[in-house]
Amino acid sequence: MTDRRTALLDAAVQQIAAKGARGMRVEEVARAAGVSPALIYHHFGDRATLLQRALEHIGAWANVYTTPDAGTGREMVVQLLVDEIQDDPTVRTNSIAWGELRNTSFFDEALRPTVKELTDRWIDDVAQLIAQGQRDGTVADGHDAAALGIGLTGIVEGLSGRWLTGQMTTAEARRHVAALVTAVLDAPVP
Amino acid sequence: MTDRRTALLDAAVQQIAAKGARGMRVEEVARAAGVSPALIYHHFGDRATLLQRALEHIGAWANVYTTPDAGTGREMVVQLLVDEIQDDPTVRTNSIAWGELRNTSFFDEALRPTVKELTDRWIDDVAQLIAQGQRDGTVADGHDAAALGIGLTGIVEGLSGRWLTGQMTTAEARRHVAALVTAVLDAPVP
DNA sequence: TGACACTGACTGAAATTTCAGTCAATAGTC
DNA sequence: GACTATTGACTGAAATTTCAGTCAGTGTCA
Repeated sequence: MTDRRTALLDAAVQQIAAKGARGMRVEEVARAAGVSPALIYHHFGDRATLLQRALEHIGAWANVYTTPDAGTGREMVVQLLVDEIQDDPTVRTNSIAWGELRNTSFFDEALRPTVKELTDRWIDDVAQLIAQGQRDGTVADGHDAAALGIGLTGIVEGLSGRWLTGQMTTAEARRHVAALVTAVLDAPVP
Repeated sequence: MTDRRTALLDAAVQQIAAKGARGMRVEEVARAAGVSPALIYHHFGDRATLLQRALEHIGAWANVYTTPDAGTGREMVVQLLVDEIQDDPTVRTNSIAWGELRNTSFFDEALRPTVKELTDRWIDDVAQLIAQGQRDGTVADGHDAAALGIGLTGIVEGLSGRWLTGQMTTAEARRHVAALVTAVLDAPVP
């Protein structure tokens, strides 16, 4: 991928985070990247493709906030999930853009496969760490790692929404996520 | 508020649920209400105001699916939360509209008070039921009812997003919510 | 010289917004 | 209890704005 294309995608993500996926204007993206609108058509063909690529571009960034590679499985799960919520502007921007794209896919079925793929990857990361926790004895064996992956990431998405709407501070949101994740992991196996 | 205005707002909410806030077209709203587009301008001045009023109007629809009034506190909490996810078209419509409202408030601060007020009401309903559960002995005393209200409703919002994007079926979503809520309620108190 | 990145000027369609004017109901006046 | 004045709901048609998308052409570099 050329520099230009990446710059355009960065600009698109910024616009999405600022105005929403539907609010993204190709002219605005072009202006933000300092190029002409026509260039976007040259590179991406149409607006829908730009949107799609921007979504995938978020995926390329997502979940790399932390590379937890030390500690028990449980510690890494908690850290990975809690770190989805941070004051860092990049994390915030991506989080908004991601929420927006997820939401837009309520109405635009074309986006769903990509949303699903990225979600599944995240769920899988979490499930892997849970399995690791089960191996190192920090997560109870009886738990269904896959189901927990779905549930715990869902929790983060829910709380993340509260955070982004200003209903809770970063610290509060992180605390709630940590508490809920811990509670679920510590709950008696079904 | 006159009948007409209410009818227009109802039509707008329906459109929002069907096409998203950005996808709401004043001509469509007018058509759905059986009036001319110009009437909308007569009543609301411009599209932005209509949108604003319609989003505020969503509150008039929300959270009236179930009035659990029988059973233990715990049973009622679980039922209230699980019933946010149902195949019933009204429930689905409301859920989408609510998601739109929340999401739109990422970008429009003016909506945040409305979002917060409605969320707080819901959280409070849940907290009340948890407190009741603590009185009737079905929820451990050590839990912080207010914090649990925030957490459990957050869980539902997160899973609800997965459901609305078609990432899981109604049955799966309900099962996940039930499992997570139960797990959190059954977890050892902090 | 050929392929590619890139631009400015433009188009067409869709959507919002304006506006002049109709109609029915209500209130005030003699 | 007819008569006008006033108001608010409402419409049809047209003006305006907003955008995605196109195209012919320029620069550049290998």
